Amino acid sequence: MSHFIDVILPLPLERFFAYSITPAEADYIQPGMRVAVPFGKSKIYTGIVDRVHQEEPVAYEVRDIEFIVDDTPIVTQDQLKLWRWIASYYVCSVGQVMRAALPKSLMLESETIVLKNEQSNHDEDELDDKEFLILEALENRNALKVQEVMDIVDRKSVLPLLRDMLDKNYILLKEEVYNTYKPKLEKYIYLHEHYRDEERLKNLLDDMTRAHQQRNAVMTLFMLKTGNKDVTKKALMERAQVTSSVIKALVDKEIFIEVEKAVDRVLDERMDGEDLYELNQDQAVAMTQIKASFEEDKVTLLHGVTSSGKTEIYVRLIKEILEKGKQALYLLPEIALTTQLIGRLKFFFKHQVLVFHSKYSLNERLEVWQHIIDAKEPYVIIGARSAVLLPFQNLRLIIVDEEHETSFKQQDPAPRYHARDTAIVLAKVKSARVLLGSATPSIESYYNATTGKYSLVELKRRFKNIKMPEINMIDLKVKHHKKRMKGHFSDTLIEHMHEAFADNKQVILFQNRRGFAPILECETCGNAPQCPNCDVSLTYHQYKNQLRCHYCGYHTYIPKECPTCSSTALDTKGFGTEQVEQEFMELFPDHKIARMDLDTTRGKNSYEKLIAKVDTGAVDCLVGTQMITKGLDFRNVDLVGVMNSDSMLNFPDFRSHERCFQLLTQVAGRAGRTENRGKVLIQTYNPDHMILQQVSTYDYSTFFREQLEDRYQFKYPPYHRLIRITFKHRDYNFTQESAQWFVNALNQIPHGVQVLGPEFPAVARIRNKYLTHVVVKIGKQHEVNKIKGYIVKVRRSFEAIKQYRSVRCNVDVDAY
DNA sequence: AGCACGCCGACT
DNA sequence: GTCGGCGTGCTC
Repeated sequence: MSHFIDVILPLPLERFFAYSITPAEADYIQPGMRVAVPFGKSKIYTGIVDRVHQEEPVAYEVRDIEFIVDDTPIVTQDQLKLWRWIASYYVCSVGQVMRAALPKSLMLESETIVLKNEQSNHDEDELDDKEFLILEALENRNALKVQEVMDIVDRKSVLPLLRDMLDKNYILLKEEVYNTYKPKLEKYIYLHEHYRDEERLKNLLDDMTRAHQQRNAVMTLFMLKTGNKDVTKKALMERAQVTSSVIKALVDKEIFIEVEKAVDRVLDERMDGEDLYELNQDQAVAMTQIKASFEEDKVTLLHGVTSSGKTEIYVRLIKEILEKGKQALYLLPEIALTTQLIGRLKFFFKHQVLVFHSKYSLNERLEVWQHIIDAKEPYVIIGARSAVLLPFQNLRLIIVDEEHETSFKQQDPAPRYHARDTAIVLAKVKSARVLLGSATPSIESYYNATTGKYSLVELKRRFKNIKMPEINMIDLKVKHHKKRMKGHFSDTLIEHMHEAFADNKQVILFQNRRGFAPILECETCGNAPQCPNCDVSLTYHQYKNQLRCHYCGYHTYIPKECPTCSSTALDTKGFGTEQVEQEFMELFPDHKIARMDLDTTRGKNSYEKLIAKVDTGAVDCLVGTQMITKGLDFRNVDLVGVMNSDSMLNFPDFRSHERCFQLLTQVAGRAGRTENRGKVLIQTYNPDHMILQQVSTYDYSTFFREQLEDRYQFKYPPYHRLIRITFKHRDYNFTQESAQWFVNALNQIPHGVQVLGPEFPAVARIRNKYLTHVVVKIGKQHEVNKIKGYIVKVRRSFEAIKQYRSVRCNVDVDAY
């Protein structure tokens, strides 16, 4: 009897791929293991075994697998179940989910290696230039990568050339699969056995009268060793204040022994901790309610105002899970994964904290994966969106903090999944509980809580009964009219900032736009430099003296004169964080400011460094984009200034009001986190705008009611589901035309749902590709799965049309 | 997706 | 002529 396996490959193809295996392999292989398989003409891919079976495929010749990678599954059955759910709900292939779920270092891919054919006895004369160059290079180095060959001959396509040389027996080609994982090694120093004897050690030290440094090193090692802990070379050098050459000399003299050991990258930071403090009355009540809701097996939404002590509750819940020896998952938006919060959790849970973070190296992520699947200890896993895809064992609790955050929804590439919604499905698979937390719940979640689908728990007061910050509007129309503005600062804001500084307090300024100004405009002809690749104006970055495109990263230097009319009267329109920073320095020359936005937080630790600057009081003021709204907990901030709230209100998007409310409430929450009541000043041209009124009175329920009405009226979530289909192509008309074909095809199926578009988005061209959107609105009366089925069907026929092959077509379910 | 193969226009 | 661009077919 022949045996076969179905393999999931990291490709956007709906089909699975079958390979043949030997009976011995069939005994050994389990679903969830990795196998290396040949694919296409030359490639070797890593795939995950989905199924072991004996159904021989008839339509094609089955190939053998290359080798089995693992001895136990690295993907759990529950994960495969979740992958399948994601693939079907978000309309993508399981392979795409696999690609998002597995750390890159688990997915080995082959690389073609060029080797010299020793058997070849060619004549120098028969070689052409390129062949000569390659063979010459192979004389010096045994093997070449394809990329290196490309560099040598300075050509892009070298594979035909290499194949030709292979035919002539000049070279050999080999597909090599690399295991990129390298354990982190640390050097440890031990005293040679010979000197473990006290007498001999004493003699040794007596003999070392001339080698002070070495003597010092031996003594220090002896001292450090008293704790019976292994001593690293690094620690020894540091403590003894000696260089590595001193240690090396001792190793050479066989007094020291140096041993290299693999150390754990992710579990080595143990911290000392204290016990939790008592929950206050409100928190205790909330805690009881949450537990009661968990008993009912319901998703629970914790709506707690900023600084109400939600984290304390999370910590309690996690603690209970860990004590039972189970796993807990704590999901956060990427941006809130700061050392501030992680430090706090490590303080409570020590080595039981595992952090899964995109800024961590591939190897670190792989180690987290291994720890979770081995489950030798109970762990709490902290991570952003993709952490929901980890190989949990006995997971009992999922906390989704800042539940409303849009970054939980993956935009591109597929799978375009929402981590909150996926977490709820994961919890169902695992019989775990889900707690959603936010000071500003999303309309969807709050709606679910009011309809009884979720249960609702509220924390209406701040921790220690500190008052919510007082929020006031500053009418920029009036201030401009009365000439009370200095740059983008109103006199009221300046005054309050002076007061705060006089009080030794810090100030946060919020401007949701980076760079200096979004537009550079010629005053004479009105021309503004555009990105050559995208349909947007270039943003003026004064700090780097550049014009930059925020969509494709294009940058150029700032023109001295207008490229169209040569006028030198160039002016900026609008303003960003850089300009606020500069104006601050002019207005408050005696105070220091730091800027936090995408541009200043690129480096690995730059974010942490900035936070430390504020924490230690090295700066008096922090200006930033929405980055400053999450997860920051500064004790000494009394005043928050919103430079301009209008751009957020005028966004053409059904979620813009919701987002504005959330953003402003969250920044406001940064003010006055200790005794003093904080103050928030919002500068705006529309002080009477409903959203601003609702923000300033902390009136979530009115905000919710009004938004819900709008959503109902205009057929948006939570009443209607949105599926957005995006078409991408380098030709403007063709993009629209192909999308129109799709709409027509969709409308030929009787389904009764609303199909809108195709319509070009606000930025219709990005990286030289035009985009157009088709939106399908699905009401409660329709069967979503059926409609999705139609969309998949239409897409399949769309992709079968040769003409449309070059058009990218993406489906985004529950689009944001 | 990623790659090979084949056809075509643009150049050392 | 040769190189690279791009359309098309295919992957167990």
